[in-house]
Amino acid sequence: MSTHGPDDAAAAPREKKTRRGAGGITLRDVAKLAGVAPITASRALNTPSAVSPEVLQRVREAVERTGYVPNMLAGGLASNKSRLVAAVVPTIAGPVFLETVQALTEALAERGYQLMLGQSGYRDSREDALLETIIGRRPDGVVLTGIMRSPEGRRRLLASGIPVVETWDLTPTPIDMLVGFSHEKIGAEVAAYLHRRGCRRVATISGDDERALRRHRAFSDAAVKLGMALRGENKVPSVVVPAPTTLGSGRRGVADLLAGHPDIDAVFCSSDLLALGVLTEAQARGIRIPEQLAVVGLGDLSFAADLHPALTTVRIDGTTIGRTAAQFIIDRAEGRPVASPIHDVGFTIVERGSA
Amino acid sequence: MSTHGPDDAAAAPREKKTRRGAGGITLRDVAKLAGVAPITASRALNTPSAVSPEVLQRVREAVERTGYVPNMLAGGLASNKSRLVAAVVPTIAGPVFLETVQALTEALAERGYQLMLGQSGYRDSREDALLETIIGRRPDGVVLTGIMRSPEGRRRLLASGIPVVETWDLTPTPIDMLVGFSHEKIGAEVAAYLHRRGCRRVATISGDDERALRRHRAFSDAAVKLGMALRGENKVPSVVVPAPTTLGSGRRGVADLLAGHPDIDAVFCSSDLLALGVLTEAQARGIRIPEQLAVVGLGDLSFAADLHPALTTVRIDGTTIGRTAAQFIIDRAEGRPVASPIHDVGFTIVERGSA
DNA sequence: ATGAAAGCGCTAACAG
DNA sequence: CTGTTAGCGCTTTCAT
Repeated sequence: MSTHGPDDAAAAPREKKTRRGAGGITLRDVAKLAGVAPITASRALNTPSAVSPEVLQRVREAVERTGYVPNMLAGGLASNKSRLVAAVVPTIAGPVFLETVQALTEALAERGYQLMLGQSGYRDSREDALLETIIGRRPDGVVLTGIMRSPEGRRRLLASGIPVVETWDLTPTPIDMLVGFSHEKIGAEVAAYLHRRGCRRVATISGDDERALRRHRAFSDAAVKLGMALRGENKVPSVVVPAPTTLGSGRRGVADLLAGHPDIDAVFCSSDLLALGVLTEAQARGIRIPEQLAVVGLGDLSFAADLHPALTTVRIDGTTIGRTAAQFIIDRAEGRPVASPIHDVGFTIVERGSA
Repeated sequence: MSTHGPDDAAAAPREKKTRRGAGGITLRDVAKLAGVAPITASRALNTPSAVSPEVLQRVREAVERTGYVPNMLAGGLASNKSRLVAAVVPTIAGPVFLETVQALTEALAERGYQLMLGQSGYRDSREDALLETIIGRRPDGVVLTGIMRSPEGRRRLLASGIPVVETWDLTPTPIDMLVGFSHEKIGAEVAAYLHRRGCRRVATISGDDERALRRHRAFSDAAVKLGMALRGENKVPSVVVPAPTTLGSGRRGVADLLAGHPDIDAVFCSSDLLALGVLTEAQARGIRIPEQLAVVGLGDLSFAADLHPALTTVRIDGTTIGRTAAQFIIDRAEGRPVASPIHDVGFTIVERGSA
């Protein structure tokens, strides 16, 4: 406004340029109603102990009367804390990560944090795009299922400064924090377990995701060392099926296995669903479990214990993973240092009827 | 600043009070680097067609060089569009809603929206608290699995003005939009189906959630009308198990049922997992399916078709529900009217070996 | 096609 | 314990 127009010198100061005014109740309205400054109303809601009981009372009444709901977008922008945590899973369709996601959601909700869910697919391509939209929300933390392999992704995440928890795997060089277990150790221990149970011709059915393949490899190597492979072979028979794994691929997998190697006496499946498929196919063919064929699954899903025969499987404590990840993120978000940011939750071989 | 201090009249204007400065790259930095005003950089990113190709180029380079990631909290606050959609499920642990959540996540991601996940539990109590935190995020839409029963919840949602899609159910009076199917119709049609197959002594195993119980009731009523209940009885035998349902509760459920009513010839289960439990128990007891006992599940989960015998079940197209809900929300968010905001996706009885 | 100003709703910083 | 002021980083409005 470089020149004054001809209008009266005492003209009312040009009225406030009001914008889209979402129309909603704001903290200002509440404060006005309670007869205090907005910041005081803010304190009454966020740090009740910092205001007088009388003011607290008045503000609460005003909130009640107006039905005010704080705008956390605005709050997050101002305070640089979004109270949002992003989780990235390959797919939510496979039941494997559910327990982790559920525990994560609950543990976060208890502390006033919300979960944003992203699916990366089992191929890496979408992960980078997903990362961009996640970082754009300025979450207080990111939980990854599996470790981030793409160097580009690691860089972005690191650069963003957002606390990151990688899960469901172990690496000496996590981006930031880690809650997981060793897939290699699982493979080796299952092989040893089957060996102790007297199995000598073992095989695997494995999803084609990277972690399952690593379990398979470790299993195969250990089995060879224990003399459970065909003489002269340096690996055990195996079928790879596309992730996410299903009962159907388990049935077909064991059928393929049996066609090529009728003499196998044990199968290590990369998921309980696959194992259920093996049990199903065995039942259909009249193969006795575990006498003719021992079966080991992975996941200890809710149905494993109640199957007939009950499924021997590798239990991963997804709940602990989820809760620990939540704790790590919240500690960081609230400025508490995380003592030991690498946590191995281990695993358990749950011995049941099928092996 | 009511009085001027004694400082020099020509004093430098007291330097900007810099705040927590998250330190990140902002649109300003990008704009400066590109030699344009922030708003121009904003336009280059959001409406590329509104700036000259030359400017577009320079801005893109600046983004590239700086690794700038837009702050969507700030954008959302300014534009009143968060590009966030909230989904509320009873629990993510039951595999029933997974397909819907997955489709929803994907359909939203394709259009640049993110999903926030909330678990309400099967009891209503947590739903209200959840609603508050959801509304606080000012999402562009809310997807509810099941219809909102609490009047308080309906009021809040309505008052918030946020587009709402209720799913997995049908009601003539939705809060806003609806994508679902009739649980009553399912109950009635399954009863008719079993009657056609010659069953005359039917029973149910049902989760204790509200929708499952409605299916049970409709099934029972229809069965009575068709003469499939004991003479003089106005309902069919039934066992209610806690939600979420499991294979184990299916096994125990059918055991209970058989103990009280050894003559039943068909069981309608409120989930495929329950049905799998019935199949398992039957196998353990040597009961022939479907000759001695017909079994019908619900959900058509991935394993249903590959079971032995294959499971006859009610298929709900969760993917269509999810995609349609996403479409509804996005249409609303982008100002397009939703032609018919109530969509019945129906269901299919998938006839397989178990009934 | 580009820019200046204003402000979305909230909270950090600094007084009183 | 309460208030004033100045932004958080972006986009709308209005002008050019």
